[in-house]
Amino acid sequence: MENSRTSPTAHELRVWRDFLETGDRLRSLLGARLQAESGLSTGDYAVLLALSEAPGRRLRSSSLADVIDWERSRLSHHLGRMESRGLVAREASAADSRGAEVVLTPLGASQFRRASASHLRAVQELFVEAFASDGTGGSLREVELVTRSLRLHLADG
Amino acid sequence: MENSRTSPTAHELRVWRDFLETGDRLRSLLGARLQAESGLSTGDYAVLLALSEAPGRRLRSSSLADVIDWERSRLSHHLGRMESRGLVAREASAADSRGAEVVLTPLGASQFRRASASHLRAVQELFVEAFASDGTGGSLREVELVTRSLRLHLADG
DNA sequence: ATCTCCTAGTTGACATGTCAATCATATGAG
DNA sequence: CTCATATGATTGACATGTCAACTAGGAGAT
Repeated sequence: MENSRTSPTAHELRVWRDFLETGDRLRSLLGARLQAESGLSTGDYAVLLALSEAPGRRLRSSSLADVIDWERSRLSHHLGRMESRGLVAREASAADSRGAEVVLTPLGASQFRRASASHLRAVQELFVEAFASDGTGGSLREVELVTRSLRLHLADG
Repeated sequence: MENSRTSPTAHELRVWRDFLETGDRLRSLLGARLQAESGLSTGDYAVLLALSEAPGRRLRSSSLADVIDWERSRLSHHLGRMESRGLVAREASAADSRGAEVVLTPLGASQFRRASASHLRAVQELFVEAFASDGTGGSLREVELVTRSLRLHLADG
């Protein structure tokens, strides 16, 4: 079998563009709903989610950056904005006086809880239910397979 | 069958998060490559692609916005930046003097051709080849099914 | 201690995205 | 024709993201 072409075929390219556009559309719908129903951006949500799952609802700034896979400067800017809205607070680290600990404030926690309920509903409606129908389209199992192939492929290359 | 839950199960949520993260990762890798190999952002690429596929390599500004699904103000800002780099030009429309036509410049066309070759290679390597392997993971056919389910689901809801 | 190098985090400049307001030009009702 | 309104596009203010430079504090060698 001679394969390993250097460019996609027209069909592969169409699949790619559809995949890309559909993903964009899904993100944008979910983001808009989140914003409308809770006043939080998807960035805010990612930060609050990571903090709310962390022991003590606090994380070192760089661990937080690792967890949500953001550049540190991006996180720093974003935390500044969130801090000014009272969603998180920054405290000096006891262990390493260079470090900062990011703490979820009560306000942040309560906003996150409200947002979370509505966001999970939206994920259910817009994502999960897309695969719940009859047998004509893809199933959640197929989403898993596709995602896994991609994830593994990107891990090394 | 009682279904129609209001929130995803833990498993569905994991599938969703993986799907989201993997998509982000793929976009970010492709974008970084494009930038490194051609000096164009993915936004630049979308604009140049739409123009290069248009008859006469020109489009009314609002048609262009429709084609690439951008807000008009976003497009306007972006065209300003691209114009100052000499990639596109804006001309008054003959038919409607409110309108502007966006034209691909020779420089824009040549940059796009160079970028396109390398970008297609990247799509092949990072996306298509993820599904070319043995039978353990997802195939391109499954990507199509999954995408189609999502696209149809998002179209009405 | 002091030197060098490493790590944590912030900052500033600038690119990009969104939203609401604006401007100029159509377009249709009278 | 003239007015009210709709449309095409730009603008300005501001949120967000990236990159490179910077500050400050550890950690190891001598």
